[in-house]
Amino acid sequence: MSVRVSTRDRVHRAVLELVAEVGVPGLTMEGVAARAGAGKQTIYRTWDSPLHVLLDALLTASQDADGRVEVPDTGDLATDLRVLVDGMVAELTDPPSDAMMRHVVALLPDRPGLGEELQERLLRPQVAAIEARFERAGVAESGPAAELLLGPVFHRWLLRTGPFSEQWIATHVRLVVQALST
Amino acid sequence: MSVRVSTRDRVHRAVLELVAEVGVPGLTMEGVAARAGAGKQTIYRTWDSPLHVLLDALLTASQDADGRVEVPDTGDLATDLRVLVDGMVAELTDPPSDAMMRHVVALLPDRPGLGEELQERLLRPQVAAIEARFERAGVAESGPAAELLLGPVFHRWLLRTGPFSEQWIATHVRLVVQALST
Amino acid sequence: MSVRVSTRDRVHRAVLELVAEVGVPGLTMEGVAARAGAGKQTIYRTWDSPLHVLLDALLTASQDADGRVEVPDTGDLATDLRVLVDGMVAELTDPPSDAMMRHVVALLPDRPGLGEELQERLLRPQVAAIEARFERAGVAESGPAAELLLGPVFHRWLLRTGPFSEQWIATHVRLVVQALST
Amino acid sequence: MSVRVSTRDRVHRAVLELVAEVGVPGLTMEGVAARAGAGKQTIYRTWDSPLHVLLDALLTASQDADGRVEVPDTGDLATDLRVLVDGMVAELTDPPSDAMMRHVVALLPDRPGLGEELQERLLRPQVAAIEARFERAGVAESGPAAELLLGPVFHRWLLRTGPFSEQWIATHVRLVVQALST
DNA sequence: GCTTAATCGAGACGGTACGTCGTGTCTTTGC
DNA sequence: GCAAAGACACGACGTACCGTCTCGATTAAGC
Repeated sequence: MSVRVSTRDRVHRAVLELVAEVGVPGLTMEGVAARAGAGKQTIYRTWDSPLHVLLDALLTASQDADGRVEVPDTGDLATDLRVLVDGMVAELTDPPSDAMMRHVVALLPDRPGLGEELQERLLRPQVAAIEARFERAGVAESGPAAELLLGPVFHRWLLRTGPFSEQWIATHVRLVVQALST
Repeated sequence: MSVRVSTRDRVHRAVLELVAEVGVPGLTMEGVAARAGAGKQTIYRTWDSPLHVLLDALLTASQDADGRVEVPDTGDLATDLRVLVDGMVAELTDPPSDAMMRHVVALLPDRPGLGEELQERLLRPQVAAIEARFERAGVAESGPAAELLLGPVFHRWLLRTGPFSEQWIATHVRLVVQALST
Repeated sequence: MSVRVSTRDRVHRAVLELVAEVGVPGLTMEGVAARAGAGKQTIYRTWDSPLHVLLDALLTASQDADGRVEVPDTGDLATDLRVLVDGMVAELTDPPSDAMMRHVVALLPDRPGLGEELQERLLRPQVAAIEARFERAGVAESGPAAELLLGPVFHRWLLRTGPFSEQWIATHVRLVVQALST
Repeated sequence: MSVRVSTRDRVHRAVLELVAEVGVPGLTMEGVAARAGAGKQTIYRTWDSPLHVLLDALLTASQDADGRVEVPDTGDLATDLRVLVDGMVAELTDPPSDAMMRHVVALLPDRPGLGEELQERLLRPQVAAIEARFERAGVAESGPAAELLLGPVFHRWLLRTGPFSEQWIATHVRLVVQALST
């Protein structure tokens, strides 16, 4: 990570432009280097693949952007969970993030370290906030609870079985709350 | 689909051997052709990409293998759902299917038709069986119910957040049944 | 040597143009391919290095051009030898041949086969003609005689110690004839 | 030439080691710098190319080694010439010198200054000694005479048409002496 | 003797070329 | 008469050097 700051920035800008133009499968180290006005070695010195470049760019952008995910607490669990689910849906459906995450999980079986980074830095904050809210509500096992809440969201995102409508989210959250309230 | 039967078979065999040796990203049209003892043109005539070849091979294999997914009915909903979830887990964790499905969903945003085929022919049978069992149990919305059951399974598979232990499945199924029983 | 004829020709044309523009050290496989409108693989399939391409181009050109080197016989040995030396000088001082031969001999220690081809196909005809003329003149050892005649020519060419003036050639030939006439 | 003495020495040592390992075409500025434990800039400050480094190293070595080439005078011209030819052959066939000289002459058309240095400092002493011996023998034109003697030697060296056997040298010297004795 | 400036090593950097592999199309060849 | 074999233009791969540059650390000189 010892590349000069300006170079890193140019590369990040380049990969974000390119992914919008050609998609993730169209990204190449050569293309990124050319667009960034950098030598190929400079790219290879820091990143392993176009996907790493994109991941880094998105992580950097998201770290710059969001302060921290706040845990809302209006008193009504369902309302708060809807807010948190909305946040996750926004992340999952942002086109470059969407495509990037799909390709990252495609490579999960092959590249051990890759998944950790993705999860830790992009998904964890949202999950942690959800778990925190469950705990505050007195739910015993916040882990499985969060899984029950997020699972169908990921399922719908991954397989595109239907849209993330207001209504669907509301129904789904209601079901989950129901499952835990007994 | 007009290639000679023996050629189709040789290609299927070839791609299954290759994916075990080099993984999905290592598959190439050239490699498949060579291994199958076929000309490249023969492969290109029928399939669009190595992923299509693999998908075709796996679909063919699975259609040959399983007659149809049966809907179990022991009287106990939880028990029957566990059986159905076990079936889906088996499909998701079979190494070549696992890798192939990850790569297929990675390309979902780019190639519209691809996802339908995957879903319709590999995933649907299991889902249909689950929905059928829910309906038999008098659950009103079997669709959302199936989503609630399968979502966390896919989540755990996709992100590898934990193993599919007996215990986890049992707990998860219990939670879902609970959510729907009120 | 199985490349299509038109491709061979385009490559030959390309390398001859390029060597005139950038010199032998400036030749690259990539450059030749680009100029010829060919893929790199096509070049690599047939030739090992830019020098081989150039050598091939020059050999082809020379074979097309000269029928055969004739052995002149005016009766006067000195006169005939001057004609033959003139021929060799012309070959040695043609700019692309000049540069190419220098680079080929530079690589002689490293690449065994290279020298044979050069000698056999570019230099041999002239040498053979010289030896033939010596034999016709009754000189016993035509080999050493040819060496005595050509050695100083190569020396002057290689080290550029002086020009190939009419006068120098005449003097040199006279000395050689003298050496053999006893 | 203002690099520190120890640095010069380390560079010379480095290039001589390297040329033995990888040959002249394998020499690189980067490699020389690394082997010498010097920065690239230090090398570039003093030399223009790996060939210049090698040339400098060989010249330095030869200047340290030989006092001066002596002109032998046993009374027998042929004997003395054989001694001088032996010296030149030794220089031409020393592997690093051999390779270096071939590559230097390859670049003669492109780099004007290069050849002078080579000739002046590596070849001249031998040539001068030969000319001196001819003059002492009363040969009128010592220049052409030396060319007649050395030409075939260079020819044989350059094109590797045969070995420098005792016998060949003896025969050749005899022929030359014959040519001049009339 | 202490600083101030030059010099060195190390190596990042934008490039070009390397030699290889795979793409998708097109041509030849042998069964 | 079709399918294998593979030539072909193309583009990306990942590596090696190029020649220039920017860094600190180390000297060596000037004060």
